[in-house]
Amino acid sequence: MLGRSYESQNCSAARALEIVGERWSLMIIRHALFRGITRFGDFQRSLGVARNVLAARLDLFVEQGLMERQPSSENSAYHDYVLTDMGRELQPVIMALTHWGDRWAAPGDPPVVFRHEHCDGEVRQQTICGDCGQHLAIDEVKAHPTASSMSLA
Amino acid sequence: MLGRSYESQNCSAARALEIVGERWSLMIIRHALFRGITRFGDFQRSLGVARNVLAARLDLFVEQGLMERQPSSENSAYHDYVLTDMGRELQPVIMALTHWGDRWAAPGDPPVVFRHEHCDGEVRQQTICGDCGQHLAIDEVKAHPTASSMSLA
DNA sequence: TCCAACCAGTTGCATCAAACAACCAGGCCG
DNA sequence: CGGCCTGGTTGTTTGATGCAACTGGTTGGA
Repeated sequence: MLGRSYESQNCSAARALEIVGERWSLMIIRHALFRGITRFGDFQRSLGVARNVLAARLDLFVEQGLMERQPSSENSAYHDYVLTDMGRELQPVIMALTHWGDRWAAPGDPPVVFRHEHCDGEVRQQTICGDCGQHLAIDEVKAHPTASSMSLA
Repeated sequence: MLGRSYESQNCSAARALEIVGERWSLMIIRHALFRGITRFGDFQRSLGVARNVLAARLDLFVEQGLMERQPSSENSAYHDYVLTDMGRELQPVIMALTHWGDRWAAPGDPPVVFRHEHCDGEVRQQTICGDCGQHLAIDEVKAHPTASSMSLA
């Protein structure tokens, strides 16, 4: 029996990847978040994703609570796939991935820049200590297992 | 001919996913970053990943510059897979994924908490406007295509 | 020096995921 | 009412993943 989850891993990143780690998942969320796409056909056209895969992903997103299926308008037979809070809160993940990609995977002018809606300033993500407020470099961050992670090997 | 990249997508998230989007990739990086694992066998045991997949991922990471293969010690035939800056800078992606997972995919006590090494404060990620310095909510961030994204459909 | 245990892969096969093209049923609008 | 649209589904092919066994080399102790 093939494993398709990360069930031996006791970390929330593994749990997250079980939901959004499959091919096209984050791209679909990205298009919903930043291009406002909600319709099946629009996702299909703008992403070039296979219809059976798109249908399966959207089903999973609805089932897991990242999206809701809503009628496109009153009495419409068609529906929109609308992000919930759970889905919208993937924004920092997509932004982090995009910033990394800007620097390392697609250097040169970035195709897309994230901006503050009201003043057009460029958006930054910062890693901060919650106690002393200091900006943290990569080497200053450590992962501490908590009590709840000790119950597994 | 089947497509296996996101080549129709002109965004850096797609480029990034072409490197780190395959199964186990981010988990391997996570173990390298936060558990300090460098040896093939240690990755294999702690992740439970298939050896052929692990070998393929590590090869790709070295080839793409995320890791370097270095002798484990002087005159050793074995080697360490050591993260480069390119690999280390995936930390914000993994932290964002883990924070999302803490809240939405594995609620309850998080198995791992990220802390500031020196003062043990909990690490936070913030989305800030580079101009006015304001903390930004999800709806205040917009993705703006740049000139370089207009050259494609 | 030899041998057991270790290391880092590789191989062949089975299973599953993704992609494709064709198709289907229902909705919509002129 | 018919043509075009929507949102899928289906069967097939191709590629990815996982498994167990295997290979060749390394290491260290007897």
